[in-house]
Amino acid sequence: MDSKLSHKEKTRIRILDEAASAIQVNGSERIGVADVMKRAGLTHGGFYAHFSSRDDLVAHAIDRMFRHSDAMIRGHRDGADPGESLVMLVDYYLSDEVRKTTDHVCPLPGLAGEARHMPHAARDRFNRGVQDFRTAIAAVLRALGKEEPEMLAISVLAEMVGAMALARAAHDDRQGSEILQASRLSLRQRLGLVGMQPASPTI
Amino acid sequence: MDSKLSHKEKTRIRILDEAASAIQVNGSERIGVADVMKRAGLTHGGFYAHFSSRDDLVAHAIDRMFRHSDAMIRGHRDGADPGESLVMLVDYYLSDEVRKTTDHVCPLPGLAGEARHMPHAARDRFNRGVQDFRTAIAAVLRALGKEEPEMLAISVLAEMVGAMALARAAHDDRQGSEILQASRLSLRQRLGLVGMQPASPTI
DNA sequence: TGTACATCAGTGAACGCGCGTTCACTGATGTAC
DNA sequence: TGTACATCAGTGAACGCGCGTTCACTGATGTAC
Repeated sequence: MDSKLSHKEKTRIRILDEAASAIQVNGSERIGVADVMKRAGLTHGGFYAHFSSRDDLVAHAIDRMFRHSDAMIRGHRDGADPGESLVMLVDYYLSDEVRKTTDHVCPLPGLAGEARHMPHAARDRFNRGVQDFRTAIAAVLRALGKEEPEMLAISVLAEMVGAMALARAAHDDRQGSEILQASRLSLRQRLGLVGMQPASPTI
Repeated sequence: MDSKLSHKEKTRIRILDEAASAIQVNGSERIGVADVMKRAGLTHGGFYAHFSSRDDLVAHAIDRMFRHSDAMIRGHRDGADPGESLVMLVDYYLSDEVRKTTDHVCPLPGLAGEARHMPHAARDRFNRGVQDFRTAIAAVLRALGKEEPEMLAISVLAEMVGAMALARAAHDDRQGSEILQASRLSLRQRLGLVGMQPASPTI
């Protein structure tokens, strides 16, 4: 981490990270101030020195989730050519590993349904995350020479978000895995990337 | 309604319908016993004569949402041939009308993200809803002569669920509408149904 | 047909718990002289 | 270099509100004789 940060700034980031992982596990509506502070090794009384309210925390935590997931996604998209990049992105985003982890995960699948009920700031941040991701996918599709890349990007993003949400909803581990695999293959077929091998094969 | 139902049974159904629409609007975690009873024209004290707990209500309300949406979807799938049926289904499921309404709506887009946090019975019902819908789509795809209809059905379902979730999350009405339109067109293209007109055109 | 009693859906007050928020206080670190 | 004071992150008790749940009671409808 950046050692130029003050003690208080580091504490704030620790709280945000704990909040982000709690949201990933429990949803943005089920996290509690006292619980998050306890996870960060603090007592709840000090919370309001860092955030103005619980809603404020949620908005900033969602921002942090997007930043982390952007970094992760960017790291898995650096293929030699656009096709390889896209395969890597899809295979990473829809991997069993991501399905099960709670750290640095894209908030779209877990929170799309409850975005409507979020406090205003959090919802705004959420929608910016959707637009950014969509734009990034469209850029790769354009580089691939696809027609109407903006429109196709929406379709691809929707399938990835829906597939991960349904896979996580499944109580059966095998079912969840099957949903992801089916979606990965379908995306590859419809994007004309069937022969491509991902750089880091998933099992 | 069925007039053979007793007074108490009718009351129970009224409570369930109010709970279902409240869940559609606010999510399954934000509905309250007193509020639902009030909407049904009752006081909260009588609640436990109908349901054993709040969790019990949520599970039954989600069941009811699936039943209603199944009926709606079935009603919009009766095309002359499989291709027409599929176009009708997609165009209805991803219509602006459905995006905005709260009545008799498929619970998948709104609740997929929070299924993991649901009480056990509700989550079970949710997953059964996913399987049923998937099977229904696969049947139409098989009738269309598609290869691997079960796998493709997952992909189609994931895109529909994701597109509607993202469209509802958008704060901007135009954006929400654009997401749905892009997904409808993409689905038609990739399923080879481009020329088809829906029987009940949207707008 | 009328009276007495049982059944039962629904009422509304009350309880208890969790949780967001406030606030007086503590203890450590930094600054002035 | 040492002492006095200021700053500030964090503590923990307390408050108030919302909400799920309980329960004694009411009033209407149905049944027995």
